[in-house]
Amino acid sequence: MHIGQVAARTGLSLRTIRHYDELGLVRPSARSQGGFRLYTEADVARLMVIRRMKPLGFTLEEMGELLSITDRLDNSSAAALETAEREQLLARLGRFEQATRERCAALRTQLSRAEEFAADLQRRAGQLTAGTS
Amino acid sequence: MHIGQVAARTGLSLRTIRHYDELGLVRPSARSQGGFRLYTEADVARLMVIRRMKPLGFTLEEMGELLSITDRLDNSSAAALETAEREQLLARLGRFEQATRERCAALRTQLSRAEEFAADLQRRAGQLTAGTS
DNA sequence: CTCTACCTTAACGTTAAGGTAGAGATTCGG
DNA sequence: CCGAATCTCTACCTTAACGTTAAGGTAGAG
Repeated sequence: MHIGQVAARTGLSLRTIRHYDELGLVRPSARSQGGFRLYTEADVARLMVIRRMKPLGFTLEEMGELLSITDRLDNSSAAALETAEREQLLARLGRFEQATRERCAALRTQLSRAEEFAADLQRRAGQLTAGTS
Repeated sequence: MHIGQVAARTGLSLRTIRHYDELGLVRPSARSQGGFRLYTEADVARLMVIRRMKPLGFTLEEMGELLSITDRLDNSSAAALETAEREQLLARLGRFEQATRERCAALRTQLSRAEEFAADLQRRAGQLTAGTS
């Protein structure tokens, strides 16, 4: 799949997708002979992970780290992974999980503050408009 | 009030507060003879407005615009404000109100996506840990 | 005084992304 | 098979909103 269609499906801009490639965050699985980026469904799935994580305020570097952790846990056959490394990966995954929960909570407070602000604004606008009569 | 206390009360960094001063977004009401920024309660209130708006993704410029609109609507005596200008200000305020509602909605979808992501992560971590036994 | 905590400006760095230009690749109608 | 219309490429420039570091000035307690 070409980059344009990936952009349409993920809601990310072409520029952003190229940026993620440059950083090594989500590399296209292949290139056409002419040099066009070619993405697979799995690549799109990785982009969607990023899209969902982003509101939580993780840096691109952190998201790349998480992707590489899950890649290694999923794609290595269980036997091929030394116990020590597996433990370490699971520990890091756990820290991500905790951070995610914390940031979700932070996002909820932000949202409620924002809604409070929206309500204030609406009330004030209403008052001022009413005063016009 | 000095900048440090303002930072403590608003939860903004010193750098951020100075940045807002540099941009003319929230100017300290005075300076000490030695040059320290001196903030009033009203200044802090302005900073809190920004703090609440920020999660909605408004630019600092837009927030400055909103602050100046409400300032003019509040601080000018009703008579001193020409009807035409007042109309214009109210119209702009209305656009802000609409944008705020839209962005609140967007924030809610982002939050739900993030929570979905958090749930996924938790489920996957649980599975992997269980496999360890 | 002098010490300490707090404050100042100035300048450069960072992160994440958008803009632009000019060249090359693909594709589609004829 | 060919030319036009799209699409994509790389490379570089720009922006927003701060963070960081350096080098120092200030307020007030002792």
